[in-house]
Amino acid sequence: MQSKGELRRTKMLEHIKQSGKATVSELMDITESSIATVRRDLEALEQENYIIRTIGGAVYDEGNSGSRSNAAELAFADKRSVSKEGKERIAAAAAAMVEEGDVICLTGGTTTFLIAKALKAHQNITVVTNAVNIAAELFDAEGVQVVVSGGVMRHKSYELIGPLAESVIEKLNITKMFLGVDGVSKEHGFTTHSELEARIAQLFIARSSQVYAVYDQTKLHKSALFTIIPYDGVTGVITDL
Amino acid sequence: MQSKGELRRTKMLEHIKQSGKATVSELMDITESSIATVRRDLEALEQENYIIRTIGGAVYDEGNSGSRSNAAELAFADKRSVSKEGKERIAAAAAAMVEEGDVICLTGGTTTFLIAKALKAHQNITVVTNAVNIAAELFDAEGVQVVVSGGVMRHKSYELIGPLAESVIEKLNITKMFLGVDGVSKEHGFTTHSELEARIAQLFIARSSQVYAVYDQTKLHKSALFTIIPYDGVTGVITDL
DNA sequence: TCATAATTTGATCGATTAGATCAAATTATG
DNA sequence: CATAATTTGATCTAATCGATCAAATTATGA
Repeated sequence: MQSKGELRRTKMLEHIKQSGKATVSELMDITESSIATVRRDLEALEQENYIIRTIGGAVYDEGNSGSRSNAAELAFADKRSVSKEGKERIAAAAAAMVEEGDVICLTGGTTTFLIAKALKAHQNITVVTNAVNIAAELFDAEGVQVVVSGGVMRHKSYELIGPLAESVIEKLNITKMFLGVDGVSKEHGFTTHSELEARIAQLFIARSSQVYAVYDQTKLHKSALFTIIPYDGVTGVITDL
Repeated sequence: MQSKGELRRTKMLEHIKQSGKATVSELMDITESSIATVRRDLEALEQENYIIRTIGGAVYDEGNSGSRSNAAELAFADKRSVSKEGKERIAAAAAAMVEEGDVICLTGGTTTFLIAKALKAHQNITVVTNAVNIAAELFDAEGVQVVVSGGVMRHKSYELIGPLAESVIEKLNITKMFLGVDGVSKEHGFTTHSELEARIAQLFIARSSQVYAVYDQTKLHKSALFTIIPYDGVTGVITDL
């Protein structure tokens, strides 16, 4: 069944879709609710990529129905209503562990991408990554030196792999690594679907003083094909509840 | 001729179009102007239906490519589409030169970015680049293998530079290179503002069988500080008019 | 070339909007 | 029906926006 809140958000979305846009006060009238509720609903709808919030309201986001031109977001466009809040809390927690002078390593993935966003305001740190979308996201972060491993890009994952990447990684010294994974289990440890990505991750791990696995609850008690590192091989984990 | 303000707005629009969105502070950095000017420019661009202003910035408005309304807008729209058409014609011409099996090199820049877009439909080619935005753009081009030089990213230009990049480039063999430049003159050859980018470009050139300089007319008869290669050092040039 | 007018820019102000917090109200659950 | 969890709305603070005006820049014509 559809809850009261969902009903209200559906109503809002219908209106925004029909008119192309809507103001906050319009939506307050239509739904007969307070400004705070409308704002919360708009925030939720924006999170799920249905709308784009504007200054006094919102517009309908057409780009998301078919193909989106913005490459950086395309990978995540389909993941509507995936538990983003959890991931953002994880990202915030990871970012809070980063200190001035740190050399951070971020492998590819949605969670690590959010960590990168959370690190944009940091000063005097270095971020090493093999994911081009993470690098692109940090292009205007003045306080963050961005180092990219070279390599061949895996289609639709943004991750650089192969011997070129490996030869670069060997030269780096990393203080803290945040490892994104596809599966977590006591038995198989931290796992991923791609053998080549597993290999790159292992090389990064070998160059890192501390390694923290980051994952949300949807990954727990699952195993992907390739083990990156055993369960007790990491310095710690960062996850939600 | 294009006024200073128009130039700035074009620059903003290109950035917003490439990234899909932009924050006000990002645009302040890029254009090196005050928050008031950025807001005025965004207001103008929104009036002309190029963008939609959001809370701290703007997103590109895809919906409106077709119809525009009043005459004042048309003047600006025409200018833009002319200069842009020029770059797109250059990009199309470059893409037409690419054959199956080629290993293409693209340095950073707006024109080379457009070449990358034009290459997305190609089959069985390799694109080597030191620009992370070009790599990100090709993330879903199935027929294109993407190789990224590693290195340290220059803020606000997406280009990877430094010893790491150099050590990777040394290992590559490129059939055709498309060289984006900041200035072209008989006397100083092909030039760029950044010494480090010039150096990277020279290394790519050393590994390329053919080198084509790509530039639009705004670059002609100008010289930037650092010469990449003399005027007669390239295989050919691709330009408009 | 120079003086003047027109335009553009950037700083500062108040106004508006957004975000965070918390108690009250509502809804779900056993 | 009692309790816990969630949602809602009010209040406050912070961020962003829009308007104004003086300074700087650019265009214009003698």
